[in-house]
Amino acid sequence: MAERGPYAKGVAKREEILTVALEHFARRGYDRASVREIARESGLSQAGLLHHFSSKQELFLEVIRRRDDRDGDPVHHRHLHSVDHLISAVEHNVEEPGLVRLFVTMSAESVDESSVARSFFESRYDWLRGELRADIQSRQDAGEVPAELDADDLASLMVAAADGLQLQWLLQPDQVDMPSRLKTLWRLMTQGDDTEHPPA
Amino acid sequence: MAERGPYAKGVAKREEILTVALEHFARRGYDRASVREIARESGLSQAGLLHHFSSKQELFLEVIRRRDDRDGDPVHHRHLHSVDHLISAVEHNVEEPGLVRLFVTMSAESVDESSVARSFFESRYDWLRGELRADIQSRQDAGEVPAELDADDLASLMVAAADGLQLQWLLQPDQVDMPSRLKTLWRLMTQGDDTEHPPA
DNA sequence: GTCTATAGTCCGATAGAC
DNA sequence: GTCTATCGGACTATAGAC
Repeated sequence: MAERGPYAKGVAKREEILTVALEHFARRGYDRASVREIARESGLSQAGLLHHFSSKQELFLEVIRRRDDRDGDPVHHRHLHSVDHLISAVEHNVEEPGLVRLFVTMSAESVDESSVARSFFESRYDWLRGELRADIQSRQDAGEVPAELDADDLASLMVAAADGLQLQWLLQPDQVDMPSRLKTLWRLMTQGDDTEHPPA
Repeated sequence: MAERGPYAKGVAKREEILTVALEHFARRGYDRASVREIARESGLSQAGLLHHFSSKQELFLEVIRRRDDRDGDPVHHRHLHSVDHLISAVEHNVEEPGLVRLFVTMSAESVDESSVARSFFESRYDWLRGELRADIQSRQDAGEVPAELDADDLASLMVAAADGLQLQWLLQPDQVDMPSRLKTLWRLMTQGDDTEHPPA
């Protein structure tokens, strides 16, 4: 169904361009990445590429929206709690250094108010912290997480640690086991109380 | 002593350029920052600036070396433990958004192997994690931090959280209290055991 | 020590042929 | 749908006058 009709070729080319573009934006950031280069590597001229995406900015936003975990495979994620979701996303990221680079690079560029990525990342962090806070609060109600801790603080810290670990991992992959360290943090937050333990 | 002789003017101009350049690199990242703009704002032509720093890269490295916390004011930091040092640095950073932006922007750009900042940040993270790990280990010996936790993990997590909080804070300053959240993390690591508390 | 002028390069976008 | 050609603009760095 998806591949019939006069647009099949155009759709396939679009996909190819997006794949190549992801790599380039990840490796170089928005500004250093060049439409000419992306086009060349996709087997097109620059003008040929801009037939599919009318501007560099549009191409970039398409790349980043597509890979946003908010619309990741629902089969894998829908029924997971958010903290579990975050941890499994980080586990998955170990296999996708290009994607990690894209998010590290572009989130940093988004601190410039005029960055193309600014509003994307602002709303992404709102959403992420919100999801995690709600999950953590329900775990506090369930007694899994100490009630005296602030759920906003914990949510923000989980996101911050995940981001910071990505950076350390990209710089020195052999020295930084992201998922294991993030799990250590989560264990601190649950105070290891997910299993019985006697008072000291 | 420092301001005498034929070089006084040159030295003062250098300082002015470095201050302006810090702002620009912080606001725009390495590539988007323009030597022309930095020169203009320093009251110089582009060529005039390049009399003081022979290339953009040399200017940048000078900026970033100068503001590296490794050679921060020794009077303030020398006798602090490293974890305390990190927390007080983050407290200080709230007053210096430009500096925070510089480090967030440039650390992200450094994941590109060809980045001019690459080796700077690789060695910086080695150093930072090493300092923290040593401090945490000695606190484990002193019973402040549970011995069964991995000091490498904790050190890496403290750095990661500090970095990630900086990013969240830059995007939404009003929603993210960096020092308070980092202290919350440290409290988790000491399991709140630095003061007496009754069993539940 | 600072200037003007310019060389040389790369970029994004558009016009228009096929 | 893809191309070639080109425009207009940014940038770094250098040459050379003052």
